[in-house]
Amino acid sequence: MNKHTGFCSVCPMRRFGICASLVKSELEKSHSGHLHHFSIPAKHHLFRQGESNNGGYILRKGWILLSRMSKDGTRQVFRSILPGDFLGFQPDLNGPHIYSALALSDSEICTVPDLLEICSKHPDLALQLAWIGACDMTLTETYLVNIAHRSAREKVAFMALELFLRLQARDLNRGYTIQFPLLQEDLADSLGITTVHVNRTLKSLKKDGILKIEKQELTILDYKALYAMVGTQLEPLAACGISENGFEK
Amino acid sequence: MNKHTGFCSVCPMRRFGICASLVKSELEKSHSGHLHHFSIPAKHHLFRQGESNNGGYILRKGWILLSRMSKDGTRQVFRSILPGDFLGFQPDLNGPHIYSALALSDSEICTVPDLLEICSKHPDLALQLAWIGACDMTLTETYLVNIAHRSAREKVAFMALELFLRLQARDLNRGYTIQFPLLQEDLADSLGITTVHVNRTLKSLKKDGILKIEKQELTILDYKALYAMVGTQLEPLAACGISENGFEK
DNA sequence: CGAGCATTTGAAAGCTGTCAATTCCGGTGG
DNA sequence: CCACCGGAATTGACAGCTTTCAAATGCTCG
Repeated sequence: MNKHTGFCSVCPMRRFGICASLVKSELEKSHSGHLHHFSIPAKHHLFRQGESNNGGYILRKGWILLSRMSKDGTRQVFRSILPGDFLGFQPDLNGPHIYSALALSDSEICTVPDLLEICSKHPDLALQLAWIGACDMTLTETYLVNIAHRSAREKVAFMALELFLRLQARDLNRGYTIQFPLLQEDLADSLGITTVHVNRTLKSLKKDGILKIEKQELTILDYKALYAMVGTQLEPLAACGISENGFEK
Repeated sequence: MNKHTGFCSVCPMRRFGICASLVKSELEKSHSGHLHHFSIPAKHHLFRQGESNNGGYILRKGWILLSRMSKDGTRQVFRSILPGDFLGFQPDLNGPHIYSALALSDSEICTVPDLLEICSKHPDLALQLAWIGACDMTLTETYLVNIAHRSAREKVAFMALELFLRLQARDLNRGYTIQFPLLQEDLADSLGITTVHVNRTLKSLKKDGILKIEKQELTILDYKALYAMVGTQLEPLAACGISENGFEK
């Protein structure tokens, strides 16, 4: 890990997520004007399931996958961490991590030390933490709903739209295209289908002109059709800042 | 809804979950010594998706299912609320409910008014709220992991063990038996499989002497075998007070 | 006893997984 | 610049789990 320092004031993510609250609070002043941050290269773990917990993190740049390993060696991805997202809060703050965090692309990460101490000094942050938790919860519930009872085609479509909208909310899209560092295997482990079937499904969605994934980029070819397929599932996330804006349905 | 009042001091759930914190705080005194509570009969909704939010609730007695409706009419259950559990916190506290809460059996519910106001007066509660959220999150993630990539047999086994352990942690079991008001249809909508297949799976699990569901009761016939099948998946929940205690593996 | 809901059962179709083998592609070394 | 290499993406054939569609049976309550 390459440690260095920088200032929140120039962070492109300062307007989003918990950063906005942190910056507004006294935290900056009490911590020399910025959070410490460091970077990790693609394919490296921020932490692994079982390692001791070191407090909270904010992703400044990059893409991180949260996953658990099953006893049988199966990996289950349950959330993507995108720039501006917070991670690291769990029931037992002093216990080991209950999941792994893997960087898919070169990432920059800010550290939020002493979560409990900060919350006691800044009560607003505890509520902010609860709010972030509620948003993450809503997202995870939405995944549950869409993975439990839908076809492979709908699962893939859902995940594509969800990630697109989350990135769009942070101005990290380029029209209908987003950077997409996930392998087909990552999609498979996220959606609970096999790599082979992900491949077939993507081929079908591309043939039908819905979306395509090429060279680490995902492009939505027919937003209207995609939204018609899985869009309403994402409406509960509107309160979390995830919703379409500026694009016709 | 049959409104009446009662005292937290005699509530069987006062030792569990958020109640413990509420009771410890000044809340009781500032609200005439108790939370208001009321009861709703089985098969009635505490609230429905879309209705306006009225703050938080604690289930004192009964069983509540949280679910969302898909556009195509499919119901997706994503969590069971058991006695002592808190519900009602969501990203947009003033917006409409983003899911429905249905009582499966006659239930008693305590109201927690003015969530934000209470948190501002009792900062500990905000953190408690965040902690509860983290526990619910871990549970939902565990569901995601177990529903995405496992066979119907494992899904049913997982849900049975999860509910058993949660009830056991509250002393609501009778040996290896728990009250179980879920219909096979509720199991189906929770696990993302069809009612027909739930039925076949239950038949198989009973034939193999693992577990059985009869007359609104679930009995674990071979705890060791059940735990071997899905037990390790539940380990992350230990920090939330959900783990085996007093039973041999 | 009848009605309505819930559970059970059977047969056939369909989606998804499994197992291999092949092709594609980016990075490396000669 | 080209051959080589290893990871990732594709493709095919077939088995298997789960769904679908009906129909029958069981159960509870008025």
